Order: sequence, then structure tokens, then C-alpha cells
Amino acid sequence: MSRYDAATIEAKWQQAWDEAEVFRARPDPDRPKYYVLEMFPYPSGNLHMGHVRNYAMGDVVARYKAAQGFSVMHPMGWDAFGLPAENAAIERNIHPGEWTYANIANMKQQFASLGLSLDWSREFATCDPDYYGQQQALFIDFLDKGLVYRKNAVVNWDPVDMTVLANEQVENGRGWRSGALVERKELTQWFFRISEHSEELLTALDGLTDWPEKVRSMQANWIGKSQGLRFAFDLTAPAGGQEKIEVYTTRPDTLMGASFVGISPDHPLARALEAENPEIAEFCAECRRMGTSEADLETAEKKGFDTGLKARHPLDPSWELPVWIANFILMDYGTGAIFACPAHDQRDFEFSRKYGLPIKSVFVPADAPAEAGPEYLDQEEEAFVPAKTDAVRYVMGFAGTPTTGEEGVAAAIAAAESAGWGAGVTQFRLRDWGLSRQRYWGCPIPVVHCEACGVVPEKKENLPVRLPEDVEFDRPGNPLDRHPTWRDVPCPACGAAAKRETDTMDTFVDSSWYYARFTSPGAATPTDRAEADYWMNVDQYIGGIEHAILHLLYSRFFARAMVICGYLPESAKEPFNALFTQGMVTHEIYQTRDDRGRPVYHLPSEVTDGKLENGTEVEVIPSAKMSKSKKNVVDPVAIVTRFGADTARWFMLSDSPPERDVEWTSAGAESAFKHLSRVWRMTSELAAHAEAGGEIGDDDLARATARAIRDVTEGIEGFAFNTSVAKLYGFTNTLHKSKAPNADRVRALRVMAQLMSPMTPHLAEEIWSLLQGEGLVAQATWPKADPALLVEANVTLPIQINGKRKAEISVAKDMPKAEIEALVLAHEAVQKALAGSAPKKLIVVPGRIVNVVV
RNA sequence: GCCCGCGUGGUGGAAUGGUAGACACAGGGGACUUAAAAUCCCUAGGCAAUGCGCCGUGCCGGUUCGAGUCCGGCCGCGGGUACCA
Repeated sequence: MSRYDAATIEAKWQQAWDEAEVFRARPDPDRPKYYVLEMFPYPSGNLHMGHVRNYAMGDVVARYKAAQGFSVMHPMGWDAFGLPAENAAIERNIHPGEWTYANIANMKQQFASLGLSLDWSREFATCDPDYYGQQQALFIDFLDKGLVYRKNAVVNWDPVDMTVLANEQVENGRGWRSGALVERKELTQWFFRISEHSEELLTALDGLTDWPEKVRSMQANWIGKSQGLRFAFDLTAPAGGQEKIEVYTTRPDTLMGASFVGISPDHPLARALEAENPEIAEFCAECRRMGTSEADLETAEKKGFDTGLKARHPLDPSWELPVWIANFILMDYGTGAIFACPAHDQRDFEFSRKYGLPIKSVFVPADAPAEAGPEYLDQEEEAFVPAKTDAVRYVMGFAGTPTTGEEGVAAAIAAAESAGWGAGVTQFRLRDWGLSRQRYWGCPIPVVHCEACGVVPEKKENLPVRLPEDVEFDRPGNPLDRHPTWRDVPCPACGAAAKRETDTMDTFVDSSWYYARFTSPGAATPTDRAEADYWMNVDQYIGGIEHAILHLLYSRFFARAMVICGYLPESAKEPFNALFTQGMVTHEIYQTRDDRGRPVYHLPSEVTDGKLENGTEVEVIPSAKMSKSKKNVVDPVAIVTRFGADTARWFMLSDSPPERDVEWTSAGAESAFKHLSRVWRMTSELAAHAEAGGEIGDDDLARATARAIRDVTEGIEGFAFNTSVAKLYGFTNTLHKSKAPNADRVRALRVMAQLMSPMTPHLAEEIWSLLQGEGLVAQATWPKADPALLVEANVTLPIQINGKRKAEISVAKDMPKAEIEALVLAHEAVQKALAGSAPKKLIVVPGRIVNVVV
């Protein structure tokens, strides 16, 4: 007997699908449309298992929806701009474009081997001039609508390489190549006005009911709406041209516990003081020798400098608070200035202890001793920070007698407003989106700087503003800046000699509208409205949880901006109807040490039974996300070559729930292959008995088939592909053991082929064809379970005694409660437990369980 | 630091607040085979010892007739933290 030959089967059916153009998306008035999209990949050059998992999931949805009668669009493209191409250019002296397109060609071939139901006719890369030209057109329209503007912002500056660094290029405060201490540097940059949409982006989250709750909650926290008080501390004497310091606080109720006023090193007052005082200049310079990332700033040691200035407390003009510059205060937040209340903020507490500043309690726990007062925390190690809704007792309030923080804040705002020294304001944490990048491999920002006219957008007929090809990466920095001629252009407004902008766009811009471009990838405008109106929204979006905030929030903003500019219908302002976030693919890490004790990593393919080929034992480190640096990667191509794409897909979908991480094990891949081989063997044994349709006559097999249809369908609908896979294992076992006539088993196996087709499409197609199914299984209608076959006559009821299962009874499904109770009470185990007395309680949940409380 | 998740046998995991461990991997036993591979059958949380029992879903506590599931507090791991994508 021949064996399961995945390579032959897969090539055959991939060709058949291509020839029949099965996956070509076309508007169809007779069917509802369904747009499935997986986050497009960065073309690193090689497919990894995370891709296989992500795209296998999307493929299940796309194929299943097609079988359900939808007109499906399932496109694919490339998120092709970004840092790695420039790094490759520097390291290997290859042009970023050449490197990127070679990677795309390679990966596309690998994609093809997986047999995904993709409509490749819509493919594009974000580095295609056609795509980024339309992005430039969008930028110009956004500029016109006031959605983009320029302001100053800080970047990580490498003073040796004279270049801007990404946060990930800063390691322990030093540039990753030069090793130089990184500085913060201010540049004029372009910003999208996303913060103007904070309220809308926040409230609209409530409508995204098919998004994971965790993603909505992360976005809500990121947007960070808060109610607080804005007011000013008057300086006792003007300094640095300032007479007061404006602050924002969400805890105005703690104002009587203030110990100092803190300002950011980038605050205008700090800037002014720097110029006069070398010590302050040195301190601020030290603060600026830090990366710009929030995690770095927040975890760095808290440092401060007493400016010697004093500020008057707004409630007591005779109370003078010292003004400190502190490294943890961000200029981007609120007003860049705070007042510190160490008793009720852990960071302020530590800072105050370090610098010997007073710590006065404003409130104490509700159950604190009656004599507890402002000195309550004197001996404590931590600030007292209860939930805002917890009951507390104010000992130094200034507005009534609130009983919780929440009430205290409201009362403090009301008091400040009526006394006229402060205003309650709503504040958002969300900042405007800085899109300027001082790099070559990105979409050029289509503006020209003219001495006479200022910043002028390029004319749309001159788009795309193409990246020049003749660039060198022999030194750090942006090659666009030093290109001999590229910058020189006439001003689009006056025609005089002018200079192009050399900054390019953040790659998040590229990925913020690609879903819209897929609806009409060749259009001469960013979208074709008829196509966009038809295909939008994305019905199911699938991608990694790592994109929960930035990519998804930016896309939501961009969709709104595109609606404003008329490129999308109003209904598309939330572009993704449903979102699913899948987990990562992980693997054990194999490590040895070199003669200096440094770790050396080994590929799984080099390790057998915990040993290298030369017999050296490796240390096994628990699984982590597959990464090249740890070498815990498995090449999908090798798996596909060895077992076939269906095995790789099947294994990626089995075992782990899609939203959780999955661990790749070679044993798991082998068992997946074994199973598919078994199904194939059953098929080849039964193929001789294949004949035309008809019902399954054998009652048990008919019922098992109906249950399989129900359960597999439920699994797919609920994004629990692992349970669908488990049910298919079970159905295979049933079919294997069934003594039903061959014709019945053929019929059941045909159904199984349909149920398997979203996951293992090639094998399903082969089974379908061997068993003489009609047409392609990829175009067959999804099977329906006969409800009559799903009805069970009897149910097993577990009997619990005091919540612990002790026995069970089998009863008719519709048996009345009273009869069940009688049966239960008569049961031997219950009699024994009751020992003659009556039960305290008898709970009967029909069809579920019985609990006897004794 | 902050925000958001996750934690169940030797392993991956299943389980609308209702029989914890479905399905599978590895393991053990058996069949077939000269033998091996492949395949097929049986077994399988731990302790105890043979019926029956006790313990058990990271740890501590709570709500409930009943908690892996809900609530509070810890511990550990992971994702994000605005220039990685």
C-alpha cells in the first residue's frame, strides 16, 4: 500500500486552486462579503513558526467563511519599511530596497508552500512607490484638514555616530554601535493630532464588543482620561522670566500634604535657570543623559535638585514650598510640573525620604486610632495609597469632610473653583503621534521648505516623492540629508529654489491604512470609494497581542482621519469589527558555555536527547518566544519539507488555545503527521467503496457525525481551533472503530474531509477527491448537523454530597425534578450519607447535577 | 516603575459557577514480526492499597449548596511602555 505523500498532494491541489482562481476576491451581489485579515508580516527574509500559526488561523476563518457562503476577501502584503533593512545595508553593503524585495520574493515562495487561501492579486509592499505615494497624498490631505502639525520633541541622540537612535538601539543608556552615552536632543518634528480624538477613541471602545476585553482595557488605560485640578503656585520672587508654576494634579485633596513643587528638567523655568546656574545646568545635563523611554525614566533612580526658589501654597500664602527639579517629571505630561505629596504617593515618599523633605498625612485609614494625625506615617516604610473609593479619615483636608479619596478630589476641585484659584479639567495621557524619522528607509514626508513660503506641501501631481536609489550607508546618519541633489527642488508655491524635507515617516503610518488599500490596491487615489464601501470593514482581524496598543490605536485614528478626508465611509471609522490576538510560538532554549563562561546557544536541530552531536550536554532553559538571538527557532520550511504544510498547520492549530502561547516540540509535529497519515490510510482503504451521496444509515455513526459537525463548527466559531482539532481526533477514533457498512463510513469520512478542510486543506481535498466528492472541497458548502441526531434520550447526573461527587444516576433527559429527587434520595450512597436524617438541602440542576447537603 | 494578561498530571492542554484532567505527546503493558520500524489493543493525576478512602487546578484568604472558573491579597512568568515591528 502506498503511503501519505504530502509533497505530491500539496503541490497538486495548490495548482488546482490557482487554476480555478478559487481565492480571488470579487464583489458578489448574491452573497454577503467577509473580509479576513491577518497582520501583514515584516519581510525579514524567512517565515517563522509565529507566521505559520498566525496565517493558519486566518486561513481557517477564511476557508470556513467561504464554505458558509460568504464572498471572502483574504489579502496579503508586506510591512516593508523599517530599521532592519538599513542595518542590513550597513552590515552587508546592500541597498535596503534590494534586500527587502529579495526577502519578499523568498518569503512569498515559503508562503505558497503553506497553501493559504490568499488573494495574491491584491499584494503590495509598503515600500512600493505606488503605495507610499498614496500615503503621501493622504499626508497632504491631513495637512489640509489640520490633522498634522510641527512642534519640537526629544529624540535619543548618539553624539559619536551623530545619529538618532530608536529606543531599542539604546542599551543601558548607550548607543548600541558606538557605545556612547546617549543624550536627549530636541528636534522639530511632524505630529498627527491623535490626542484631539482622545475622547472619541476612548468612548468608541465600548462599541468594539468583538474585541478582546484586555485590548480595550489596555487602550483605555493608554488614553488615560483623568479628572483633576489645574492651578498655579506663585513664586515668591520672579525667576527665569516666570512668576508662577502651573501644575496639574489628579489628587488636589492632598494639597495640604504638599512638601515641594517639582518641575521637569525640560520645563521652561528649568531651562531658564540652567543658563544662570552652572550647578543646575550640570544636573539638567545629567537628566538628559538618559534615553527617552518611559520604562527607563520610571525605573531610573529618582534624583532631584533644590533650585533654592520658593513657591507660595495657594491655601496659605505664608507657607513657602521649595522648588525642585526632578528627573522623573516628564515635560510631555500635564504641565511638566507637579506638587509632591509624599504621604500618599510612593514615588514622592521615597524622594522625600532621600532628600529629608517633610511627610505629612492628609488622611489616615478609617480605622486608625483617634489620635492619628499628620504625623501618622512618621515611622512607616511606605506611603499610604488606598483605592480612591476606600473609606479614609481626613486629618488635613481643606474642603468639607469627605469619607473617600473620590469625594475628597471632587470637593477640592469645587472648593478651588469657587475660591477662584484653580479649575477642574479633564486630561488625557495620550500624546500626539510623532511621525518624523531621521532615516532613509521610510516614506518621504512630502513637503518642501522654502525660504519665502515656509513649509509647503508637494503638489499631488508630483507624487510619489520617490526615495533616491543612489545612496551610501558607509557612515551613520540619514543618507537623504547628505544626498548631493535629491533635496534640491523648486518650491511648489513660488517656484524658487527650495529644499525637500529629509525626514521619513514612522512605519506605523504604513500599517495604519493598508487594510483600506487592500480594497483597491491599484487605485489612483488612496482608496476607490465604491470598493472601500463594499469591502470595509475588516470583519475579522488577527494578529499578535504585542500590537494591542500602538498599531491598533493608530489604525483607529487613521480610519477616522480617512473618513474626514472622504476616503472611507463613516461606518469604517472603527475599521476592525472583530479582533483576535494570538499567542506566540515558543521553544526551549539550548545553551552551553564557552571557555570564558559566556553562553553559547544551539539550534534545536543540532540537539538530540539533550546532547550536541559531539556528545556535549546542553543546559535546557524553559521555553521563550522564538528568537534568532537565542537560536530557539524552528524553520517552517524544514517542517514543510519533511512532513508537509498540512502537518505544520495541524500542529500549530492543535493543543494550545489560539490566544495562548504554544510550545513547538518535534514530538508534537511527529504526532500530527502520524494522525494525518492515519486519516489518509483510512481513506485509501475506503476509496474502493466510494459511491454517490446518500444519508448515513448506521445510527451510531450518524449521531457521531452530527456531533462532530456541531463541535468542530463551535470550535471554529469560538476561535478554539484546538478543541476543533481534538474533536476531529475523536471523530477519527470513532470512525476507525465503527463497524458500520463501508458506504456509511465513506459518507462519514467525506464529512470529515469537509470539517478538516479549513485546517488541512490539501489532505481534505485529496480525501474528497478519492471519495468522489463533487467539485473542490474548498468550494463545497459547510455541512449541517441534523438536529434530530443531536438529541440525547438519557443524561448522566452526577450526585454530589456536600459538593463532592459520590455517585451518578442515568435518567431520561426530560424527567421531572420531583422524580429525580425521589431517585436521588433512594440512592444507596445518599442513604448512607444521610444515615436516617433528612437532607438540609437538595439542589437539582436539571440535565446537569444534583447536590445533597447533609 | 506603571498598564494588561497568564499559572491545571511527566508534557501540550479540556472543562456555559455544576463529574477536574476531554483530546494528544512522552511512559508502562500486550498483539503482530525471526527482529526492528510501522501499525493495532490495553493502561495511565498523586498518596494509599486492591471494594471503598484521602489529597489535588501557583500560594493565602473570601463568596457559594457547589470555585480551575467569581472577589481580595501575595508569588512567578510573559506582552506593552509612545523611534523594534
